[in-house]
Amino acid sequence: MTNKELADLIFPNITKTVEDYEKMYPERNLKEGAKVVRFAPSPTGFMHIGNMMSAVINYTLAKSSEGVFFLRNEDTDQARSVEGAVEFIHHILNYYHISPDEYEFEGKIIGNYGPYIQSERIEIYHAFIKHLIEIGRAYPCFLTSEELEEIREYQAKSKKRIGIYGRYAKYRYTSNDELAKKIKNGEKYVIRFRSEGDFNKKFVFEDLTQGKIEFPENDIDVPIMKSENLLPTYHFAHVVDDHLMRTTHVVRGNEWMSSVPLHYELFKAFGYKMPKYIHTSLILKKDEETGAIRKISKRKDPEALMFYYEDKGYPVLAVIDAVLTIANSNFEEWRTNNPDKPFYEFPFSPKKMSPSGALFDLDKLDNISKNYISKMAAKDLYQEYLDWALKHDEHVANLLKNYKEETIAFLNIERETKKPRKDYENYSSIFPKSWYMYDEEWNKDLTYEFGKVNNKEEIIKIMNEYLNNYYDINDTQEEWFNKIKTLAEEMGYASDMKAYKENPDKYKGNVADFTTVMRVVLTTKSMTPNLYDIMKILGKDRMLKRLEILKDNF
RNA sequence: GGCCAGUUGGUGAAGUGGCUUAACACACUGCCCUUUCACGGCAGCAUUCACGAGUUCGAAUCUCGUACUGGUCACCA
Repeated sequence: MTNKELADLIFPNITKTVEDYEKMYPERNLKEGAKVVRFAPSPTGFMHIGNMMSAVINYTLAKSSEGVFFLRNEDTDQARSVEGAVEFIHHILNYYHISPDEYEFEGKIIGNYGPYIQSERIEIYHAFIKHLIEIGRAYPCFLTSEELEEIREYQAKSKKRIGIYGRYAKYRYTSNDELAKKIKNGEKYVIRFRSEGDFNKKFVFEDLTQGKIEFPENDIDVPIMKSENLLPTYHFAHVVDDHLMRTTHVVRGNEWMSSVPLHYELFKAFGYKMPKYIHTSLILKKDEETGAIRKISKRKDPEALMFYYEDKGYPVLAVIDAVLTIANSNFEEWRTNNPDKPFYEFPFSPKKMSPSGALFDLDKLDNISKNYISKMAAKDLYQEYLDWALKHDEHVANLLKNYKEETIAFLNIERETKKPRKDYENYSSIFPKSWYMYDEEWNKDLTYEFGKVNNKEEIIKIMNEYLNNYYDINDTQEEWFNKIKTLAEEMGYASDMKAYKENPDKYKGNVADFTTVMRVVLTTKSMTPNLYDIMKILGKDRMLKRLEILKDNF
């Protein structure tokens, strides 16, 4: 029996050839240097920070070269597929405004190189496998999982290399007639690639991130089609899809590095040019309990999954900047020099990626985010904050709607200056630092953070005196502060810090202690933005009301 | 165990043979400014680049060895 006959026996209904597909998906007509990249997650889990990094890098590469960024759904492992994972990927890409140019979703195919879902490409893979069988580079293998296990055990025990190669690849030496007989008997099989590599020979491969690497050639007859669902394995799908979709640059995790010899041989078997590879390093994490450095874990580290950043309310662009900072450390410098440019204009350089894994640093994200939020106009911040609250905190959303102008005024305190305040790292951290601006929030158990002056009579006396005889909402900040100093002095507090420091025993306290009293009565907190502005937003009546609340709660 | 890679402060890192008594950013600490906080200013934070040997007038930078860390060795991607 010829190879051709064997191929027809296995794939009787496949009529299209490799050449047919070659014509259906011609070279893309793009300008010189344009990069065709893809984000190709498998929906076996929810999108995590590592995926995000890959997506952002891909997007940047495509945009900056006027290329194409497409999304491919690698769903060949249907047993492990997770409900909602695909939807979440689309959601995240939209949410972060890094949408692909070509994709397939909810029955719609956008782009000429689809289908973009691997399970829908099964006929294409079969045509390519059929071709390999015809030219003698693939064969059905009937090794059972027990036999496989036996081989592995034997190899491990006798310290041989593990895998199906050489004489362990039993069915590569079986005649086509016998193979055909087994197939007709209905025996289960996988299709294996017939490797021609020599483990003792080396080849040099250039990775754009890791540089030149020398590998032994692949000599393992790896499965390219699974027995159960007849779908290809990752390795085979990668070669077929990225060739047909005309991918120029493959961005993928470092865990694929050691498969390069295999992919190299697979591409060669078809006579195709290999795409360029950017193997990105893993995102690591220091385990808080053990102190050990390990791969970031979806289980232990909430920040591993992309839900986290949305729930916490980190600004979209802050997250992207943080991701790019990990990817390319010179991004930060570029960002300081180009504060207003879109992130994808950054000249991303695979070479500058660290070859070893980077620890994901939430402190750094917080810092980037604080800077970012501090530069937003108050009304824009209000809008983003509201949008976040609408989805994540109904109570806060209602307050924001009812106190729109006040909230904007509060958020604007010390904002429109050259060096604005950096209070908030995300939207969820605003409310715990601003709840006291909303009267409704004063109906709960209160903890007043009084400091040095914490005597009830004294506090009430200060407040009464100040609110009734001194406060005027129309005062400038300077007038406001002068009045406070006058009253402080009158009541036995030093208005001049130097005088106080020289002779502290002469006074009940200083003007800082004095304003702290007012601050705490009005906000319960000892640390707030500028008191003058807060008072102006509250107005005299509400301040008096808070004094009454204090009396009941002290 | 085989193969591949990595190892510069608490973190991300710059650095590709002399300009490095190791940049920058984050975090942290102290002081100053100051109505608190924040901002800002100043100062501190690796006498040294995992370790050992070698090449060299000279090494974080090149070579070799050792140790450690990570990846991979599935009909998972």
